[in-house]
Amino acid sequence: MGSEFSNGKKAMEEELMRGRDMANQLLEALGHDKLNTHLQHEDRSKSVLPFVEDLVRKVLCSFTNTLLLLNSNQLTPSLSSSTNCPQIESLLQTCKSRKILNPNNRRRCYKRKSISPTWEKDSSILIEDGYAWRKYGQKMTLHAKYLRSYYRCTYKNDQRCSAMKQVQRIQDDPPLYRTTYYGHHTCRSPSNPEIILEPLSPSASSTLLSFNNSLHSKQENPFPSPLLASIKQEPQKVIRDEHCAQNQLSALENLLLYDYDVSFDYSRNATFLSSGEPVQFEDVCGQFGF
DNA sequence: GCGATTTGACCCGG
DNA sequence: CCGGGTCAAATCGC
Repeated sequence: MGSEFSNGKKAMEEELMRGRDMANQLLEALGHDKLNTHLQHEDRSKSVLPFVEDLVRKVLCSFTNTLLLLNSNQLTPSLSSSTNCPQIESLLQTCKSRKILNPNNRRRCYKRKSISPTWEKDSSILIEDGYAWRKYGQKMTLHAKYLRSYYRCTYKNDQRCSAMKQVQRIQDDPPLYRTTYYGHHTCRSPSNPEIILEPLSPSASSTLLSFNNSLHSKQENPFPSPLLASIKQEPQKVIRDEHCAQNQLSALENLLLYDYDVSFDYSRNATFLSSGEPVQFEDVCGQFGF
């Protein structure tokens, strides 16, 4: 559990570091380019370079702010005790009050999914779909007689697979289960490497569902799986996708969605929208030696 | 011991 | 404010 989180955090951190390094390289390249442009064109007022340079600095700042938040558990002691930056302290305080930073607090903020169901299926039999699911909760809903179970892909953290499903028993006799899928598998199971979802060509999609935002209800399972993997409990179905990457978020996007939105103005202030506290670019970047 | 499940608490969108 | 969705400590089972 904890290691899953730290694995995911590590991956996000690496992704952010990579992005930051690339932004740094871009900034450096811009520096050379600016010099050349300055020598070649006297009229710099028409140049877009200042704007681009500013943009790159903002991208850098965004990466830095996010890294700062990501690493706040380690940074908190030193920052809170010795930082000269009231904005950072305020930011960290906001994080603490929202139970984001303190590892002793039980809760972290999370982004609630807002995507539409990918598809839905009613079934009275147990069908394996070959994917590994991890149950992460169950709930009694208001107008249902039975529990609703919540599953996510076992490889959610390892491979950033965003597939999820809900299974709701809707009838007792004969037993009937409704399975609703959200998102799409991008994982490659170690035991079943062949079942990775491939984007399908239009010609191959005649028997497939079209995955737009509309709900496809009560579809017969068009993809009987050759695999009967060791998946427990609820009935399983198979999904395929014409737009596998459609609902996937990069690590950075996931991170940005996670809790903080960052906006900038042209006076090089970064504002964490959820806290409303302005943060000076230099103050934050200074923490990372920029 | 480790991974999966259970379960009550917490969070957030409507 | 309510109810559905998610988290994470406790527990289970191999």
